[in-house]
Amino acid sequence: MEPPAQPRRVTIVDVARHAQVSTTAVSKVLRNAYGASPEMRAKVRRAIDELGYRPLAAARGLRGQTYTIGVMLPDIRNPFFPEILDGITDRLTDTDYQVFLGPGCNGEKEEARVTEAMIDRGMDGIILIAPISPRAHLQRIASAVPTVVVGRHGHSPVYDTVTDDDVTGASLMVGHLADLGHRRIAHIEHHETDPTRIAEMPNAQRADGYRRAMRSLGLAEEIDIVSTSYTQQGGYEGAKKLLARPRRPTAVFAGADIVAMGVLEAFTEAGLSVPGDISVAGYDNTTFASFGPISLTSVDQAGHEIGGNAARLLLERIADRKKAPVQVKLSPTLVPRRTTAPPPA
Amino acid sequence: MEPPAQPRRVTIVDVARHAQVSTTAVSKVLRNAYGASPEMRAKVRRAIDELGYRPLAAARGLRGQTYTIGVMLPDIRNPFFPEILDGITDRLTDTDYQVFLGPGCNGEKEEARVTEAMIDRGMDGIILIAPISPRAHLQRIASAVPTVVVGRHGHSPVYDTVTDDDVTGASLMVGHLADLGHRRIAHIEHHETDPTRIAEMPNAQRADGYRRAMRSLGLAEEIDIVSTSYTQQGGYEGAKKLLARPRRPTAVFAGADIVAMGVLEAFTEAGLSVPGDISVAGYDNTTFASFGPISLTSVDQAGHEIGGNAARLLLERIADRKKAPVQVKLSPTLVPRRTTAPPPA
DNA sequence: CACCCTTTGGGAAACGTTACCCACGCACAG
DNA sequence: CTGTGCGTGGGTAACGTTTCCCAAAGGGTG
Repeated sequence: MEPPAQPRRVTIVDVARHAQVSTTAVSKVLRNAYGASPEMRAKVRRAIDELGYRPLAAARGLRGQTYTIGVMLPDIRNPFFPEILDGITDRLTDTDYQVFLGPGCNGEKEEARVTEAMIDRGMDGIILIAPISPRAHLQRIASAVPTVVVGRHGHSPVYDTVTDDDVTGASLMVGHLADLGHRRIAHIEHHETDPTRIAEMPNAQRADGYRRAMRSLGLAEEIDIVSTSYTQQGGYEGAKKLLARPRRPTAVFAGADIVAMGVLEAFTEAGLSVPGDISVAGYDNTTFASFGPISLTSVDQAGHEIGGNAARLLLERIADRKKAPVQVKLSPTLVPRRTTAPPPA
Repeated sequence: MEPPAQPRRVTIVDVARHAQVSTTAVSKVLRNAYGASPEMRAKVRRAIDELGYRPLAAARGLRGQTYTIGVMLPDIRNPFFPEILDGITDRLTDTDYQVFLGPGCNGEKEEARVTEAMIDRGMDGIILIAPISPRAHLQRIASAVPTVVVGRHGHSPVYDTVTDDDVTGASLMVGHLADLGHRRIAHIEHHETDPTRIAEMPNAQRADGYRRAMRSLGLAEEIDIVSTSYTQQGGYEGAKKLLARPRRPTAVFAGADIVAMGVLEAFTEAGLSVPGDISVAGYDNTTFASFGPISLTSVDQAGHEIGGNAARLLLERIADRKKAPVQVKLSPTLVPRRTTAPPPA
């Protein structure tokens, strides 16, 4: 009766014994901490390699750090988020940190569950992407662990933020459509009632940018907003409503690419040709938008840069939790494609 | 000088003191372990609620479990994977387990990094989705931690697998096209050289299913496979090659929806109408496929069920690491849409 | 030569939780 | 009345790592 037995994991003690030093010494080498001579470092590193030792993050977490960063994504299906994620992982690739994603957060309860789970696992920092939780909850999270909030305007003394200038983005698009000769430019927004969110969420900022741009172009009379939701279904319904208008708009600026997809579907169904009969534009420059046969005019948010900045700020905050919070605001760019053209004569 | 100080986290000791019991008792209640009377449970639970106590997963991991499950996704952009993920999280939603995703694994090195990170964090089990690592590496992972491999054929004594029957799926599609009257049905596959992968990866199985179905329909002469990659670019290039054939196929069966996207793009560019001039079909039934204006005929893999089964098997294996490995094979269904029609007369 | 500082190394106590085992009290059978 | 067994509860030693502190050795300064 001699089972091969679970080969016990090699620990810091094994390394110390093998290198003939103390565990303290090994720990110092692992963390590049002060108090280890070059010879000792070499000796320990050799032992680590020979034994194939890897520190157990869970145990490290009990005293120090877990070298783990959590990222919360509201919707994994939204093709814009992978861009941000790439920016984050690229920035972190040469550090000791490892990123994990908390999935499926499409409501306040789920967000709370995921963020709590991250805190309970001793993660060293977390990045929240477009969270919908109330501000107070975000502050509570941030006071427990270094936090960066992405894609939500309005700042706080306890967390850093990275946003894209949605007002400018919306202006770019309205300007583009106006340049093409459109006057009746409609907008489909995500319906929002909560006052904080109206001030902080990107969707509200886009609608606001649309309004401002229309006014500054002297098109205040033509402002026409439909409130649905940032989903394909929302776009479909919004388009239906716009089609029912006595004076149909000549261009529809959807607040997100996914919404524009629904709009395109409704227009296809109605037998309208895009952009011949009506122009359509989105926001986010997702894979959908760049896909040839669709070729949707959109606004690019530089997701990669957003993610990179978020990761950088988080590392800085982990290094110094007391540092003054920073707000990074990036500028979007217009990506004209084939769904926008001058209005029909 | 009296800073508000980081309010120290509530620990099991605090709960024990507040409820006037031992920490052992609290631990038993937390884990629903044997040896606690109903009164004691009630008392402890009340204390937990009053103090807002949440156990620290990192500390639990040192002795017992971390209640954490890791999921490795090869490509977060592939719209098929969220389906699987939903299946997993739905199955786990009422348990104490929390899922975290390891992002960005598009190579063997990255896969190794992510799986090691999961093991080092003491995760209780991991689900690998369509991993490309060599079989030996998968076995090493599985011997360190309960593992379920999804979307990879061929089984092992140390891990469970969940797959979809890709051979059947390909047959369904070929049958559908043949029923419409097509004979020159081409296939675009993901190029593969590694012999193990040829046997185990879904792409190879699909190509194999295509060949078999063609033969059994008496179309052996018409077998025509282009080897590129499962990307949009791969589909684009594959389509170009097929267009250059002396006798052009009347239908193209792409091994994945994303490939079919590239095919559609190439055909649009070439001025061909789909399905008037040529039929196109994909595989995976992604959001792309179901999107109205595209409406791609595809094969549905029941991603939700795949994920649910994977989670179930993992829980079973966590409960009993010695149990015999299980292979679950699910059946795909055909989803005919508007990109397939009878060949031109 | 005495003193102090710096460098190098290690011993031991945490960190928060669970697993193992033992003690107590009670009911029940012999 | 004495075991025996079960239901209940707790004491304590892990788990693997880091942090705090102290000791010894070496080198410079007065």
